[in-house]
Amino acid sequence: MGRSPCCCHDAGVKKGPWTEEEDKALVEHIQKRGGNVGSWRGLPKAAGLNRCGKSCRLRWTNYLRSDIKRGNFSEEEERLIITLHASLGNKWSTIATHLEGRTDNEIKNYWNTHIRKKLLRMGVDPVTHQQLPPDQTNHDVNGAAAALLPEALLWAAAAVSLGGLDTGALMQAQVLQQLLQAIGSNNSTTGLIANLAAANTLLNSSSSIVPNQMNYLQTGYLCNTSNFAEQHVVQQQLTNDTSPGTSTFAAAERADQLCNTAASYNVAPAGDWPPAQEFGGLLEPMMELPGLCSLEGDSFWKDILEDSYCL
DNA sequence: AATCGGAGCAACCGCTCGAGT
DNA sequence: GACTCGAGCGGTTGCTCCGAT
Repeated sequence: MGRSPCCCHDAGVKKGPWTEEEDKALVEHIQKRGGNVGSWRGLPKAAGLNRCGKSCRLRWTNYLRSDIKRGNFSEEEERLIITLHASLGNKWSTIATHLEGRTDNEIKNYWNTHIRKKLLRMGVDPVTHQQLPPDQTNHDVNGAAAALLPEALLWAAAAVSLGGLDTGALMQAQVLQQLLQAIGSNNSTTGLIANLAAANTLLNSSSSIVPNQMNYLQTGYLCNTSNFAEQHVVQQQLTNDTSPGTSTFAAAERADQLCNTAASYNVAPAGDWPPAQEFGGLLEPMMELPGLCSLEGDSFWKDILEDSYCL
Protein backbone atom coordinates (compact mmCIF):
# COMPACT_ATOMS: atom_id res chain seq x y z
CA MET A 1 0.00 0.00 0.00
CA GLY A 2 1.23 3.45 -0.91
CA ARG A 3 1.05 6.68 1.03
CA SER A 4 -1.90 9.03 1.35
CA PRO A 5 -2.17 11.87 -1.21
CA CYS A 6 -0.42 15.17 -0.75
CA CYS A 7 -2.31 17.99 0.91
CA CYS A 8 -1.55 20.32 -1.99
CA HIS A 9 -4.78 19.49 -3.76
CA ASP A 10 -6.99 19.83 -0.68
CA ALA A 11 -9.74 22.38 -0.99
CA GLY A 12 -9.41 25.17 1.56
CA VAL A 13 -5.62 25.07 1.78
CA LYS A 14 -4.42 28.64 1.61
CA LYS A 15 -2.35 29.83 -1.35
CA GLY A 16 -0.68 33.09 -2.28
CA PRO A 17 1.55 35.46 -0.33
CA TRP A 18 2.48 34.59 3.23
CA THR A 19 1.40 36.81 6.11
CA GLU A 20 3.67 37.85 8.98
CA GLU A 21 1.70 35.61 11.33
CA GLU A 22 2.20 32.60 9.10
CA ASP A 23 5.92 33.32 8.79
CA LYS A 24 6.18 33.62 12.54
CA ALA A 25 4.32 30.37 13.14
CA LEU A 26 6.53 28.51 10.69
CA VAL A 27 9.79 29.91 12.06
CA GLU A 28 8.77 29.26 15.68
CA HIS A 29 7.75 25.72 14.89
CA ILE A 30 11.03 24.89 13.15
CA GLN A 31 13.11 26.62 15.83
CA LYS A 32 11.23 24.72 18.54
CA ARG A 33 12.38 21.53 16.87
CA GLY A 34 15.96 22.75 16.79
CA GLY A 35 15.90 23.38 13.07
CA ASN A 36 14.87 19.81 12.35
CA VAL A 37 11.85 19.98 10.06
CA GLY A 38 11.18 16.29 9.85
CA SER A 39 8.30 15.67 7.47
CA TRP A 40 7.18 18.72 5.52
CA ARG A 41 3.90 17.04 4.91
CA GLY A 42 3.03 16.85 8.55
CA LEU A 43 4.45 20.27 9.38
CA PRO A 44 1.47 22.54 8.55
CA LYS A 45 -0.83 20.72 10.95
CA ALA A 46 1.78 20.58 13.69
CA ALA A 47 2.55 24.28 13.25
CA GLY A 48 -1.10 25.28 13.04
CA LEU A 49 -0.83 26.47 9.46
CA ASN A 50 -3.49 26.13 6.80
CA ARG A 51 -0.84 25.62 4.13
CA CYS A 52 0.45 22.84 1.95
CA GLY A 53 3.68 21.23 3.19
CA LYS A 54 5.25 22.00 -0.13
CA SER A 55 4.40 25.66 0.25
CA CYS A 56 5.92 25.67 3.76
CA ARG A 57 9.14 24.10 2.51
CA LEU A 58 9.42 26.67 -0.26
CA ARG A 59 8.76 29.56 2.09
CA TRP A 60 11.37 28.30 4.53
CA THR A 61 14.10 27.46 2.02
CA ASN A 62 13.66 30.55 -0.12
CA TYR A 63 12.87 33.21 2.41
CA LEU A 64 12.78 32.44 6.12
CA ARG A 65 16.03 30.53 6.67
CA SER A 66 18.41 32.58 8.78
CA ASP A 67 21.44 31.91 6.59
CA ILE A 68 19.97 33.54 3.51
CA LYS A 69 21.98 36.44 2.18
CA ARG A 70 19.97 39.49 1.19
CA GLY A 71 20.79 42.29 -1.18
CA ASN A 72 22.27 42.66 -4.63
CA PHE A 73 24.55 40.10 -6.21
CA SER A 74 28.19 41.11 -6.26
CA GLU A 75 30.27 41.07 -9.44
CA GLU A 76 32.11 38.06 -8.11
CA GLU A 77 28.86 36.19 -7.54
CA GLU A 78 27.63 37.13 -11.00
CA ARG A 79 30.85 35.90 -12.56
CA LEU A 80 30.61 32.66 -10.63
CA ILE A 81 27.03 32.10 -11.72
CA ILE A 82 27.97 32.58 -15.37
CA THR A 83 30.93 30.24 -15.06
CA LEU A 84 28.90 27.57 -13.29
CA HIS A 85 26.00 27.95 -15.70
CA ALA A 86 28.36 27.41 -18.61
CA SER A 87 29.34 24.02 -17.26
CA LEU A 88 26.18 22.97 -15.42
CA GLY A 89 23.35 24.53 -17.40
CA ASN A 90 20.10 25.32 -15.57
CA LYS A 91 21.04 23.26 -12.51
CA TRP A 92 20.05 26.07 -10.19
CA SER A 93 20.17 24.05 -7.01
CA THR A 94 23.68 22.82 -7.83
CA ILE A 95 24.78 26.34 -8.70
CA ALA A 96 23.27 27.56 -5.42
CA THR A 97 25.50 25.20 -3.43
CA HIS A 98 28.50 27.22 -4.67
CA LEU A 99 27.08 30.57 -3.54
CA GLU A 100 26.79 30.90 0.19
CA GLY A 101 23.47 32.28 1.35
CA ARG A 102 21.84 32.27 -2.08
CA THR A 103 18.88 30.09 -3.00
CA ASP A 104 18.27 28.34 -6.28
CA ASN A 105 15.14 30.41 -6.78
CA GLU A 106 16.99 33.65 -6.21
CA ILE A 107 19.77 32.68 -8.61
CA LYS A 108 17.26 31.54 -11.21
CA ASN A 109 15.39 34.84 -10.95
CA TYR A 110 18.60 36.82 -11.12
CA TRP A 111 19.69 34.89 -14.18
CA ASN A 112 16.41 35.45 -16.00
CA THR A 113 16.05 39.12 -15.13
CA HIS A 114 19.65 40.34 -15.25
CA ILE A 115 22.36 38.06 -16.58
CA ARG A 116 20.39 36.58 -19.46
CA LYS A 117 19.60 40.01 -20.87
CA LYS A 118 23.11 41.21 -20.31
CA LEU A 119 24.56 38.30 -22.29
CA LEU A 120 22.07 38.82 -25.10
CA ARG A 121 23.04 42.49 -25.32
CA MET A 122 26.62 41.38 -25.66
CA GLY A 123 25.74 38.96 -28.46
CA VAL A 124 26.27 35.87 -26.34
CA ASP A 125 23.76 33.05 -26.32
CA PRO A 126 22.77 32.61 -22.64
CA VAL A 127 21.99 28.93 -23.23
CA THR A 128 25.11 27.79 -25.06
CA HIS A 129 27.44 30.66 -24.01
CA GLN A 130 28.54 30.85 -27.63
CA GLN A 131 28.69 33.94 -29.78
CA LEU A 132 25.33 34.42 -31.45
CA PRO A 133 25.25 34.40 -35.27
CA PRO A 134 25.27 37.92 -36.75
CA ASP A 135 21.59 37.92 -37.67
CA GLN A 136 20.62 37.11 -34.08
CA THR A 137 22.93 39.59 -32.46
CA ASN A 138 21.51 42.80 -31.11
CA HIS A 139 22.66 45.42 -33.59
CA ASP A 140 21.47 48.53 -31.84
CA VAL A 141 23.70 51.38 -32.89
CA ASN A 142 25.87 52.55 -30.04
CA GLY A 143 28.47 55.11 -30.82
CA ALA A 144 29.97 54.97 -27.35
CA ALA A 145 31.11 51.39 -27.81
CA ALA A 146 32.53 52.15 -31.23
CA ALA A 147 34.42 55.12 -29.86
CA LEU A 148 36.02 53.05 -27.14
CA LEU A 149 37.12 50.04 -29.13
CA PRO A 150 39.98 51.56 -31.14
CA GLU A 151 41.50 53.03 -27.99
CA ALA A 152 41.07 49.74 -26.17
CA LEU A 153 42.88 47.97 -28.95
CA LEU A 154 45.74 50.42 -28.86
CA TRP A 155 46.14 50.02 -25.13
CA ALA A 156 46.10 46.28 -25.56
CA ALA A 157 48.71 46.64 -28.27
CA ALA A 158 50.78 48.71 -25.88
CA ALA A 159 50.53 45.94 -23.31
CA VAL A 160 51.68 43.44 -25.89
CA SER A 161 54.51 45.68 -26.90
CA LEU A 162 55.70 46.17 -23.35
CA GLY A 163 55.48 42.45 -22.79
CA GLY A 164 58.11 41.91 -25.44
CA LEU A 165 58.18 41.47 -29.16
CA ASP A 166 60.88 38.87 -29.42
CA THR A 167 58.77 35.98 -30.50
CA GLY A 168 55.64 35.90 -32.50
CA ALA A 169 55.79 39.57 -33.37
CA LEU A 170 54.65 38.96 -36.85
CA MET A 171 51.76 36.87 -35.62
CA GLN A 172 50.78 39.57 -33.17
CA ALA A 173 50.83 42.14 -35.90
CA GLN A 174 48.66 40.01 -38.10
CA VAL A 175 46.13 39.46 -35.37
CA LEU A 176 46.09 43.10 -34.51
CA GLN A 177 45.67 44.00 -38.13
CA GLN A 178 42.70 41.67 -38.43
CA LEU A 179 41.12 43.27 -35.40
CA LEU A 180 41.73 46.78 -36.60
CA GLN A 181 40.41 45.91 -40.03
CA ALA A 182 37.32 44.57 -38.33
CA ILE A 183 36.86 47.85 -36.56
CA GLY A 184 37.69 50.08 -39.49
CA SER A 185 35.73 48.09 -42.01
CA ASN A 186 32.84 49.83 -43.70
CA ASN A 187 31.44 46.52 -44.80
CA SER A 188 28.46 44.80 -43.34
CA THR A 189 28.39 43.06 -40.00
CA THR A 190 29.29 39.89 -41.85
CA GLY A 191 32.60 41.52 -42.79
CA LEU A 192 33.20 42.47 -39.20
CA ILE A 193 32.56 38.95 -37.98
CA ALA A 194 34.69 37.49 -40.77
CA ASN A 195 37.63 39.64 -39.74
CA LEU A 196 37.18 38.74 -36.12
CA ALA A 197 36.93 35.09 -37.02
CA ALA A 198 40.17 35.38 -38.93
CA ALA A 199 41.81 36.98 -35.90
CA ASN A 200 40.49 34.20 -33.75
CA THR A 201 41.87 31.58 -36.07
CA LEU A 202 45.27 33.19 -35.91
CA LEU A 203 45.15 33.34 -32.16
CA ASN A 204 44.07 29.74 -31.86
CA SER A 205 46.79 28.56 -34.20
CA SER A 206 49.50 30.50 -32.42
CA SER A 207 48.76 29.95 -28.75
CA SER A 208 52.21 28.56 -28.12
CA ILE A 209 54.14 31.58 -29.33
CA VAL A 210 51.86 34.53 -28.72
CA PRO A 211 52.37 36.03 -25.27
CA ASN A 212 49.55 36.02 -22.76
CA GLN A 213 48.94 39.67 -23.32
CA MET A 214 47.79 38.86 -26.82
CA ASN A 215 45.02 36.72 -25.37
CA TYR A 216 43.80 39.89 -23.91
CA LEU A 217 42.63 41.08 -27.26
CA GLN A 218 40.64 37.94 -27.60
CA THR A 219 39.14 37.90 -24.16
CA GLY A 220 37.81 41.36 -23.74
CA TYR A 221 37.37 42.43 -27.28
CA LEU A 222 33.70 42.26 -28.30
CA CYS A 223 33.34 39.15 -26.18
CA ASN A 224 34.40 37.25 -29.23
CA THR A 225 35.64 34.14 -27.49
CA SER A 226 33.74 30.95 -28.08
CA ASN A 227 32.88 30.63 -24.44
CA PHE A 228 32.03 33.72 -22.45
CA ALA A 229 32.64 32.03 -19.12
CA GLU A 230 36.25 31.36 -20.00
CA GLN A 231 37.06 35.01 -20.44
CA HIS A 232 37.61 35.92 -16.84
CA VAL A 233 39.95 32.98 -16.41
CA VAL A 234 42.20 34.29 -19.15
CA GLN A 235 41.86 37.81 -17.84
CA GLN A 236 43.01 36.62 -14.45
CA GLN A 237 45.87 34.83 -16.12
CA LEU A 238 46.90 38.14 -17.63
CA THR A 239 46.61 39.89 -14.30
CA ASN A 240 48.73 37.23 -12.64
CA ASP A 241 51.39 37.61 -15.29
CA THR A 242 51.81 41.28 -14.53
CA SER A 243 51.94 43.32 -11.36
CA PRO A 244 50.25 46.57 -10.37
CA GLY A 245 52.56 49.48 -10.98
CA THR A 246 54.27 48.05 -14.02
CA SER A 247 53.66 49.76 -17.30
CA THR A 248 52.45 46.52 -18.86
CA PHE A 249 49.91 46.16 -16.13
CA ALA A 250 48.80 49.75 -16.50
CA ALA A 251 48.29 49.39 -20.23
CA ALA A 252 46.52 46.09 -19.88
CA GLU A 253 44.34 47.45 -17.12
CA ARG A 254 43.35 50.46 -19.20
CA ALA A 255 42.54 48.19 -22.12
CA ASP A 256 40.56 46.01 -19.76
CA GLN A 257 38.49 48.94 -18.57
CA LEU A 258 37.78 50.10 -22.08
CA CYS A 259 36.96 46.66 -23.38
CA ASN A 260 34.64 45.97 -20.48
CA THR A 261 32.88 49.26 -20.96
CA ALA A 262 32.62 48.73 -24.68
CA ALA A 263 31.37 45.18 -24.18
CA SER A 264 28.60 46.43 -21.94
CA TYR A 265 27.21 48.42 -24.83
CA ASN A 266 25.37 47.07 -27.81
CA VAL A 267 27.81 46.64 -30.64
CA ALA A 268 26.71 48.25 -33.84
CA PRO A 269 27.54 47.11 -37.35
CA ALA A 270 30.78 48.68 -38.47
CA GLY A 271 29.08 50.83 -41.09
CA ASP A 272 27.14 52.67 -38.41
CA TRP A 273 30.13 53.70 -36.38
CA PRO A 274 31.00 57.35 -36.05
CA PRO A 275 34.31 58.64 -37.43
CA ALA A 276 37.21 57.38 -35.38
CA GLN A 277 39.36 59.63 -33.27
CA GLU A 278 42.68 60.77 -34.70
CA PHE A 279 45.30 58.06 -34.43
CA GLY A 280 47.86 60.40 -33.00
CA GLY A 281 45.48 61.57 -30.31
CA LEU A 282 44.87 58.03 -29.17
CA LEU A 283 48.54 57.19 -29.19
CA GLU A 284 49.58 60.17 -27.10
CA PRO A 285 48.72 58.97 -23.56
CA MET A 286 50.42 55.65 -24.21
CA MET A 287 53.70 57.42 -24.82
CA GLU A 288 53.66 58.29 -21.12
CA LEU A 289 54.13 54.66 -20.20
CA PRO A 290 57.64 54.01 -18.88
CA GLY A 291 59.52 51.52 -20.97
CA LEU A 292 57.29 51.76 -23.98
CA CYS A 293 59.36 52.18 -27.10
CA SER A 294 57.85 49.96 -29.72
CA LEU A 295 54.74 51.97 -30.44
CA GLU A 296 56.63 55.19 -30.75
CA GLY A 297 60.04 54.18 -31.99
CA ASP A 298 59.33 50.97 -33.80
CA SER A 299 57.91 51.93 -37.14
CA PHE A 300 56.89 48.33 -37.51
CA TRP A 301 54.08 48.72 -35.00
CA LYS A 302 53.29 52.29 -35.84
CA ASP A 303 52.93 51.54 -39.54
CA ILE A 304 50.71 48.59 -38.94
CA LEU A 305 48.51 50.52 -36.58
CA GLU A 306 48.27 53.56 -38.80
CA ASP A 307 47.66 51.55 -41.95
CA SER A 308 44.99 49.49 -40.32
CA TYR A 309 43.42 52.49 -38.78
CA CYS A 310 43.02 54.19 -42.13
CA LEU A 311 41.18 51.27 -43.67
C1' DA B 1 -2.96 62.92 -11.03
C1' DA B 2 -4.00 58.90 -13.67
C1' DT B 3 -2.68 55.32 -16.63
C1' DC B 4 0.31 52.10 -18.73
C1' DG B 5 4.08 49.00 -19.35
C1' DG B 6 8.18 46.78 -17.92
C1' DA B 7 11.12 44.82 -14.30
C1' DG B 8 11.73 42.14 -10.34
C1' DC B 9 10.55 38.61 -7.39
C1' DA B 10 7.75 35.41 -4.48
C1' DA B 11 5.05 31.64 -5.03
C1' DC B 12 2.81 28.04 -7.59
C1' DC B 13 2.72 24.16 -10.97
C1' DG B 14 4.07 20.02 -12.76
C1' DC B 15 7.58 16.78 -13.56
C1' DT B 16 11.33 13.48 -12.01
C1' DC B 17 13.58 10.53 -8.95
C1' DG B 18 14.25 7.87 -5.01
C1' DA B 19 12.20 5.46 -1.28
C1' DG B 20 8.46 3.11 1.14
C1' DT B 21 4.85 -0.36 0.87
C1' DG C 1 8.58 -5.81 -9.59
C1' DA C 2 4.78 -2.61 -9.48
C1' DC C 3 2.68 1.00 -7.47
C1' DT C 4 2.41 5.21 -4.84
C1' DC C 5 4.01 9.16 -2.54
C1' DG C 6 7.37 12.79 -0.66
C1' DA C 7 10.88 15.74 -1.65
C1' DG C 8 13.26 18.41 -4.68
C1' DC C 9 13.88 20.79 -8.87
C1' DG C 10 13.18 23.81 -12.97
C1' DG C 11 9.71 26.39 -15.49
C1' DT C 12 6.09 29.57 -15.28
C1' DT C 13 2.77 32.74 -13.45
C1' DG C 14 0.98 36.64 -11.35
C1' DC C 15 1.45 40.31 -8.07
C1' DT C 16 3.78 44.59 -6.75
C1' DC C 17 6.51 48.41 -7.52
C1' DC C 18 8.28 52.09 -10.14
C1' DG C 19 9.32 55.04 -13.90
C1' DA C 20 7.61 57.04 -18.21
C1' DT C 21 4.01 59.32 -20.58
